[in-house]
Amino acid sequence: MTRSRPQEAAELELPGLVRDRVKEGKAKAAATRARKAAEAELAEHAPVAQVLVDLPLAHLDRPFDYAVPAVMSEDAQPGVRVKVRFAGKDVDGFVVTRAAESEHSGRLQPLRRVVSAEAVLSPAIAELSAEVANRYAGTRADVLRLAIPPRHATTEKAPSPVPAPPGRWDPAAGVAAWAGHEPAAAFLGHLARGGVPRAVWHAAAGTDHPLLIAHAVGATLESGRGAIVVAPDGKDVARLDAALGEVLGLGRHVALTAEAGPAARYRDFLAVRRDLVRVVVGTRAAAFAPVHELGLVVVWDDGDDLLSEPRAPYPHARDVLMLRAEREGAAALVGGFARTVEADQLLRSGWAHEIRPDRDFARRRLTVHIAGASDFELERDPLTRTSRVPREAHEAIRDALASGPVLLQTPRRGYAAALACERCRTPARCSICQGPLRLGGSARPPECGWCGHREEAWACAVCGDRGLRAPVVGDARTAEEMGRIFPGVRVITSSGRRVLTEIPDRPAVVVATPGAEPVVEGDGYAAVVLLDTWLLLGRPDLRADEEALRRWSNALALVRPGGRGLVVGDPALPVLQALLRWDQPGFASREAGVRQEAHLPPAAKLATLTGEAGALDDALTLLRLPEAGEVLGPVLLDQNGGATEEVWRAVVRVPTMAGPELVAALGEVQRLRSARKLTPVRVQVDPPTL
DNA sequence: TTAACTGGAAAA
DNA sequence: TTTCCAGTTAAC
Repeated sequence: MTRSRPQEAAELELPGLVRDRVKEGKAKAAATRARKAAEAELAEHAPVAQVLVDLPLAHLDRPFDYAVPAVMSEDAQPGVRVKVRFAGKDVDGFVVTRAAESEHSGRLQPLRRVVSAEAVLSPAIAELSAEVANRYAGTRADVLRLAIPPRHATTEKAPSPVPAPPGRWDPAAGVAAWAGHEPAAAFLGHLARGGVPRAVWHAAAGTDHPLLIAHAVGATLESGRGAIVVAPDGKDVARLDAALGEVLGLGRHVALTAEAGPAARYRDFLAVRRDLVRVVVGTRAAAFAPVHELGLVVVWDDGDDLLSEPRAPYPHARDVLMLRAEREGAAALVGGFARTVEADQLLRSGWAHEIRPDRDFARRRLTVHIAGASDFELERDPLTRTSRVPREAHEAIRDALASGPVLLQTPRRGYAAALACERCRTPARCSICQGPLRLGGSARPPECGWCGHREEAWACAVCGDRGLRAPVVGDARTAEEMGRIFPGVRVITSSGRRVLTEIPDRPAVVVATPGAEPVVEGDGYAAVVLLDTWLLLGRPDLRADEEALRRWSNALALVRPGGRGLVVGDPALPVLQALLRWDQPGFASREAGVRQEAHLPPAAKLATLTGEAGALDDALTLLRLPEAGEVLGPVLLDQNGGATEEVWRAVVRVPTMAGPELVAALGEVQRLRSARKLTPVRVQVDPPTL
């Protein structure tokens, strides 16, 4: 865009306001003319840009050709953000390729503007976006929105930091950190030599996993390649961040989290894209980081549902990383104290090898006892009448307090107690509206939490018993109880909004809800106690047991080497047995068998379709379901506060072999519906829960 | 937003 | 059969 100098000089001679007005008008006209002229003259080389346009329409999910004006030719390189005219509107897009000619028969619109010459979309991520979109029956535009953070112009213009000089990684320290886990030394060696090993890793309790992961990354850097580490939440990422700083030296990695804010997020993204750093640690979005020379992908605690993206097309970070490992020829490490059936599947199929602690090592790290809280003992132990902590647990806590902090994990927080039948533990429901019953004030009958009805003569609908119990006591009550029982001992709570990350290594009782357990500075807890284990079980969820085991394992893993674990629950339960033997892999493999019989993932491919009744029905009619496929439902979803339209959900299921076929058919439905402008239906492939 | 396309009605 | 028009559709 150029304006001639003599013209400007002439305008300067006109008086004040008038001059400005005239200048403005003339400038506008001149600008338009200049733009037209500039657009008319096309780039000499490759005058066609293929652009991925950011549209919400599934049937337009492909590159469109635009003419490249000569003045933009230099900047309009593959990967840059552009503005283009599409159906009369200015929309954003990314240039994916430049070409000499177009397949399109009509006249090409010119690019409106190159937003910035920064090639934010790397070729690898451009290809990945197509694969992820395919796998989840979604669109590339949606995937790119997850993969590329919004632009922050000031950050982009700021000078780049100077890259850190290459450090050296100490293989001996790496092997020492991984001691007890086999065959970790071979895995590290393979990484350092540029190999692409793939492993599913079960960590021993008390393992400082951030340190071990940092060493795996160190080994990868040693081979000249980069790495991505993804963990469920900011707390995990902070620990990994610190460990990476220690092992790799400063300035060799970045931490990508949503908490950091848009400027920091874009700055770190650019540092990665510009190849100033090759190591990224972060939450689920980091799985898309455009790391150059990707050599290793790591996902920690892949059973945490935070790793599955809540925005379309709902990809799971583990799956994105495994796809990348395959596409980009990188090594992979799927680690945790627990194990998912998906990780088990990676082993079963031979895609990955196993790394696990040897038996003696695991046993020396942690001894678990199950405190008999069978119904019989609960009744006999007088302490349990007023508390849920059996005598055996009190003794264990007292002993452990002599040498360090003790962690009590208790499900859910607060006082608010829904009631259940004392005998069979069926939740107590209001006889009028089926709402949950709560304790009314002192000496009053229980009340309904929804309609307030006072239940004068409640009797259990299942067993007829008239006794009520408060199953959810919560952390506040537990903390209070601990204060009473152990006077003079510091009681710390961590839950809900007040989550502690770290506590000092001094005797204290720490009461925390699952996922909110603070880490101990130094070695770990002297003992970890899991209360009310039965509360996490028996939920009507597909993954209830798996999820409970994961949460317990993560808490028990915080013991110091040689520490004690105490589990209050029914010792006959297989989940608790798995904890006792620290055999989460065995549990996952058994669970996989159960899933196989029940035709559930990973033995089957599942997808859900959600939407209003009519649209959902219509979508199911359009769906060309593969042979042997079935539709379950649709069922009405409960709507909390539902002023809006009813929402229904159907589940479609096919044998795993027909998975790709199903996903293709779902994609087809989405394209068809978008082309016909029908009400959208949400499609979720491999939903994390049902 | 808008050019191109569709199909149906009127004119011949 | 041709022409005209209005509503629809695709979209570079």
